[in-house]
Amino acid sequence: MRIGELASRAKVSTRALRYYEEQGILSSERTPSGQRHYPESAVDRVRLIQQLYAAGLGSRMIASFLPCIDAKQAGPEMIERLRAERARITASAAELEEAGRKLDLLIELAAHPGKRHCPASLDAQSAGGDVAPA
Amino acid sequence: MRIGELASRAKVSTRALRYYEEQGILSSERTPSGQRHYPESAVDRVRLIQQLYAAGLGSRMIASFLPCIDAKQAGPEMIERLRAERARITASAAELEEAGRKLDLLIELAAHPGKRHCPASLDAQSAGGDVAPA
DNA sequence: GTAGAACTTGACGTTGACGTCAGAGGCAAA
DNA sequence: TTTGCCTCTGACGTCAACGTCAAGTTCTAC
Repeated sequence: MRIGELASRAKVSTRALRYYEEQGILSSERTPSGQRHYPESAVDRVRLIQQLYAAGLGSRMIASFLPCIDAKQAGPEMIERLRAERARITASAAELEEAGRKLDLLIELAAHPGKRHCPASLDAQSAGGDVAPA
Repeated sequence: MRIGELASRAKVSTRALRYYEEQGILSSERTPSGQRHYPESAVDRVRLIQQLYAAGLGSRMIASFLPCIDAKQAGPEMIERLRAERARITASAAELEEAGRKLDLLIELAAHPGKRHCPASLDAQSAGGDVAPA
């Protein structure tokens, strides 16, 4: 398929697809006239790329990971980087969860004013064990 | 406390603190000579701000939410925006989880080559119900 | 064969959360 | 009073993932 179809099927802009190619994370065949052609699998590939971006990975990191993903193998140094990113994602997910809980609490408080059944605070720490209010 | 102490205690740069003030999400008292002074509570406030940033909220959004957080109340329109952000965070967390699982799978495959006990694929969709390989 | 949609490369613009540098002033200790 | 660190206000720099023109080429449908 050509770039326009891939863009609409993967729900990204054509600009993004060309950018991915620039960054070396998406390849394409070229017709004699220079137009890009993609196989069906490119749709999933683009979605994977989008997901990695959403997980906070940058183009360089993605570019270094994709070959391993395709080959399903990686050297020990690469594995360490994978583990590091995985840890970052885990931490990031925990932060998201907590921010989400705080918003939930606020929504609860704001949507049902007067009902004081939630004694938790909205601010304060997240990993603080220091409890000494007096 | 002055800006330097707050910065080190909240683990952000002084530049960030001044930026927060510019954006109207962190206030300070001023000494006659113009230096900023913060109460103890500013540390938690800054951490809350950091957490909201980490959750993908921008300065404007945070600026609009903080008064509600302080007052523990919000109008119906604001509650809608809170719910919307909460939904965004939930979706974002799900994406993170899935990206994390994919990395886990790759790490597993790469760290223990030859052991083919995980038949799942690394690419492919996340919410696709279309199953028609023929 | 021709209009018009889709494609090409190239290059500058955008946005957000700061980093960084410059020049000037403030403050506590010696 | 001088030393040295802290703070102040601008103001420009940065980086990433694209957006957005511009000007030209190619494909498709009639």
